[in-house]
Amino acid sequence: MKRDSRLSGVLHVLLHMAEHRAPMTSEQLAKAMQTNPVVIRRILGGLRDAGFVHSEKGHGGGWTIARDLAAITMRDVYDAIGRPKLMAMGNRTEAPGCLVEQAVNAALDPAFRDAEALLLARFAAVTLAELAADFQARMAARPPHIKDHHHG
Amino acid sequence: MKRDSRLSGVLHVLLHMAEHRAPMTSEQLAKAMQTNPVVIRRILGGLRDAGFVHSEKGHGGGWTIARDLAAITMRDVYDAIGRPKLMAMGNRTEAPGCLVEQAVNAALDPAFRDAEALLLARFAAVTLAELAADFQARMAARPPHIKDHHHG
DNA sequence: TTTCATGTAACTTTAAATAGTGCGTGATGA
DNA sequence: TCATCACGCACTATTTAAAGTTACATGAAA
Repeated sequence: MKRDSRLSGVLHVLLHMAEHRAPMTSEQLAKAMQTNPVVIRRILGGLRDAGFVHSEKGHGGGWTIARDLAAITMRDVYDAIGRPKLMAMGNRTEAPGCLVEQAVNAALDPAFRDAEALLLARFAAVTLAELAADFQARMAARPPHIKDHHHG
Repeated sequence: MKRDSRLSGVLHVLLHMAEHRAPMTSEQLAKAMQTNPVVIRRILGGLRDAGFVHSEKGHGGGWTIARDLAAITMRDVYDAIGRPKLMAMGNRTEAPGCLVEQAVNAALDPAFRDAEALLLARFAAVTLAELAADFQARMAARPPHIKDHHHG
């Protein structure tokens, strides 16, 4: 299994956009994330459709955040990127005819459902504004001669 | 990402063994699970090392359960198969230098940790004896003219 | 009208789980 | 003894989904 890092990735991108108070191009964001511009456009596509970010073509174009950061939760972002799977395990077969399988699924399913519900509730409890504030705090805690937060 | 179904699978196998009160060969179990005998041996290997099942070579050999079903929890089984990943998502990078990434990870990590803890607690609360009882209840609830629970 | 930037589709690459093959080892029993 | 059975293990192959890449169309700005 390759681990899905879209949620982590898009949150990262959004915070970078929030720092940079002007439109950022896919290329700039891709450089910061060490990935490909198309990956950025894909990942931000869902957020555009959901109205969280805005994109502009042509000169001076790029991506901007379309809402107050305090009005966007991690849950919103998760939903906007298409609610990817949260759990790494699943049932061997859905809708099994085998009664043994049914008994196993009946034991596992509610546990997974509750864990997912917990996770989503946690996501809903954190806004991007809080993430940005945490980032600012980390900046402030840094040795004073370091002036920026660029990547290697 | 391919979804891990080892836990579901091994629970299934164990219940089948519990039903059948004589050694079952990898081949028999593989037929019931519609998979390959080697897959069964692999999946049961960890449980043998943990002392939950016993394997015997040669004529009349095969797999047997080595403990009281009431003394084995789903958590024990999860541990015995090597504690596979529970969460389908991860951080883009561990140990990031980027402060933005650090802020994102700091928000996501505790949520994932808590969800995993919840899941493991749920696993620990269910014994194989309970699963077997649930299976028996399902058998009893079936139309009476159906005499076995074999697979297609 | 040239340049820049997104939008999107198609394709390739990569990582991880799962499946399968072949052969070695040990136990049974004729 | 020796043929057969069943597990043990190393190795390879397949499959699936994410991530990356290429190519080109569209539309905005200079």
